[in-house]
Amino acid sequence: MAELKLYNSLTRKKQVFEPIDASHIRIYACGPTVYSYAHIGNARMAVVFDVLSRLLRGLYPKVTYVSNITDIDDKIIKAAQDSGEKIDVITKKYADIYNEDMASLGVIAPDIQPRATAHIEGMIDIIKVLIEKKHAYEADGHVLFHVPSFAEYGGLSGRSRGEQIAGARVEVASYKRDPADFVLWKPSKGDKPSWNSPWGDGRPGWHIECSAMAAAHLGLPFDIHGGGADLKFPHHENEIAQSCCANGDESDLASFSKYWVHNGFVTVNGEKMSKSLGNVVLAHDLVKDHEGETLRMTLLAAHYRQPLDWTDSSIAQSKKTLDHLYQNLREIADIEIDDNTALPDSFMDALCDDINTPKAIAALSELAKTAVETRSAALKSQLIAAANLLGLLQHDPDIWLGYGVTGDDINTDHIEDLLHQRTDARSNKDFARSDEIRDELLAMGIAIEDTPSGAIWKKI
RNA sequence: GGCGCGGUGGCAGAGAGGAUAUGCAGCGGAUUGCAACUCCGUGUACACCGGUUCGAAUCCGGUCUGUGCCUCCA
Repeated sequence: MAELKLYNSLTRKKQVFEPIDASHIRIYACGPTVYSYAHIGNARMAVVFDVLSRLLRGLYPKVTYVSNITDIDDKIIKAAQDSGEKIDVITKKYADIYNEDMASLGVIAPDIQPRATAHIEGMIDIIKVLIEKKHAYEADGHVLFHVPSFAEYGGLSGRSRGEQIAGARVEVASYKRDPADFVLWKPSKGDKPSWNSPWGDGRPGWHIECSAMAAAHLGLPFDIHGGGADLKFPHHENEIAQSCCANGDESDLASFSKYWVHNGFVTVNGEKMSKSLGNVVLAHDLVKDHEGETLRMTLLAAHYRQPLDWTDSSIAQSKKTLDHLYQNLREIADIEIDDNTALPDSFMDALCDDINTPKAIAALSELAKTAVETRSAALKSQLIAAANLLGLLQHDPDIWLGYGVTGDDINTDHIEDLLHQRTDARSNKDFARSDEIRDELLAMGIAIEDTPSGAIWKKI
């Protein structure tokens, strides 16, 4: 079995993955806050951790992958106020759309997708423990985590307390004992959603949500915690603080999650996606215009820790690469495969080397080429098995490439008729007519290929 | 200011002391009536300057440059 190595953000080193319990791997990844459509950055996270969980399933007997939905948050409250819709309507709508869009990208739903609002009690319990242990205090209706109470604070992001304060650009609320203290619980006034708590009606801070959901579904410590690189600070740092102080070992940052995996950012045409630049690319829009598999390929074409620049040409290039793989597959369509084939070493070695998907895709290309060359059932089986793990090549090659497709806008009889006319023209060496028909078909979006067994057509 | 991550051939993008990455595009060829599809062949690539080494894109130091985070953020 290939040895899995992961870059652990906590130790800042690539390490051999040594599970806490090899009979059951437990992984958590921070999911979206559902106040709007997911953008391509959310999609990258979903696809990256989907691949990681698929890989883990290939290596270990049991994997539990938890990825949450944050359904209570200031941004959601604002979205509700702006739109006039109820909060639970908004969160259900966008959570559903998120799951549909991710499914389009070939993302297998997490084993458990907890909602923050269903874990308020768990959050309150953690906060109680933190107060008992003097890691948190109540002030002005808020409960705050007291950062100086946790000596190891900053270990994930590599920031000392002084550095954080020096860099802080937000006004410090007067009720904070220390500028770095962060909110665990805050009062909810008026029509804002609230829950009963020992500190009055209120709602949880963002960071406590993930601590509670991860603990509830995975137990502590668990193997891998993931998310986007920007979550490292403060979100993940604060999760560690809460969880280690409440239920873990205060002197061991790994007593919450042993490994931390962070995916890099997506930029759009070289710029950071932001609302102010108006360049936010939504997964929901992309899946309307492109095959989900093409988008998935584009997201996997760069190593997950590297920045990924999203452009039209990067999508087009992925489409071409996939087309070629499908062409290869089409040529060996008649070969029966063995569904129980072991994954090829070149491919697994790449994936096990810190999820090196570009290298794994290169292995896929080479495998496809060799499979066509040798017409080997074993190699084709390996190719399919490898592609399945990445969630690629899931379509019928003929359909993907448009051969003989039917549809409302395609008049098959008319096409076949023109094709016969062209064949006749060609046999009479009337190439002018032959080319005329080809152009006519092309104008209809139909391309012709002449094969030894006659002309065939495909939709382009 | 602090903490990070990069700078690889036309483009995308791996590699991390000594091999051909891979894909797309381009060019040449095979095939074709011509194409398309496919196949074969084809690349002065490693920001710059020093250093270490028998040997550096890969290690060390410096310079330039891009970019992210610093309590909204995947």
